[in-house]
Amino acid sequence: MILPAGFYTREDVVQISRELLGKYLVTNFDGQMTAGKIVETEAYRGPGDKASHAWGNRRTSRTEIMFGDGGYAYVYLCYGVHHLFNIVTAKVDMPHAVLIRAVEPTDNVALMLARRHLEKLTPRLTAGPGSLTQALGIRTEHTGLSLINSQSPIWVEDRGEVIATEEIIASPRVGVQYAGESALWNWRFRVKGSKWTSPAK
DNA sequence: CGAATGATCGGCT
DNA sequence: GCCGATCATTCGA
Repeated sequence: MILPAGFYTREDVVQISRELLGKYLVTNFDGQMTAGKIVETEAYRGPGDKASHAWGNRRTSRTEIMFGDGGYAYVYLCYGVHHLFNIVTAKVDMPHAVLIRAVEPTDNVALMLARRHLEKLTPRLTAGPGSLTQALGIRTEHTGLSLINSQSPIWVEDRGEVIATEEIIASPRVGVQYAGESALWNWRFRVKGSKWTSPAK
């Protein structure tokens, strides 16, 4: 089933990040469906989190979507090259978000390989936030899309899998050294033993 | 293996 | 002008 609005509008973005593991991120552009199982996420908790784009309630045209209701896509360009996909959570004026860092390719792997210009199946296909967006065809122009609307080309499905608490590894987030003590919070989550996460440090 | 580097856009100082 | 929630490639040990 497609995750309902109520899944996203809850307050605890860290808990939502954990629960997203084992769910399926699905895209459907031009009648071509691709999907992968989410195996790595990071939580970004709005105003008090220096690593978040919404730190200190900073609003720009880029981050405005994070201040809306949960259940929308926030896609932004990183280093001028990579499209990073986030899911906005919580309610209006509470700018929480979950970064999807890695998925395990499951549906229409052939198209995902073609989008990445790869020949053979390798973890490089979808490991890392900039890689999975390319494999799934997600780009910055898709920011602001609803993940709940049945007409939307992007959504998240629950296919009945549950990742047990002891199967989840929590560690510090990546690439946020500048964020002071926020950088120490163990808000990066991944499925233990998965080959499909970005490389462990 | 690991370290260094280029790509190249938006938002801040 | 600088630097970032990154990745692919190159170069050297």
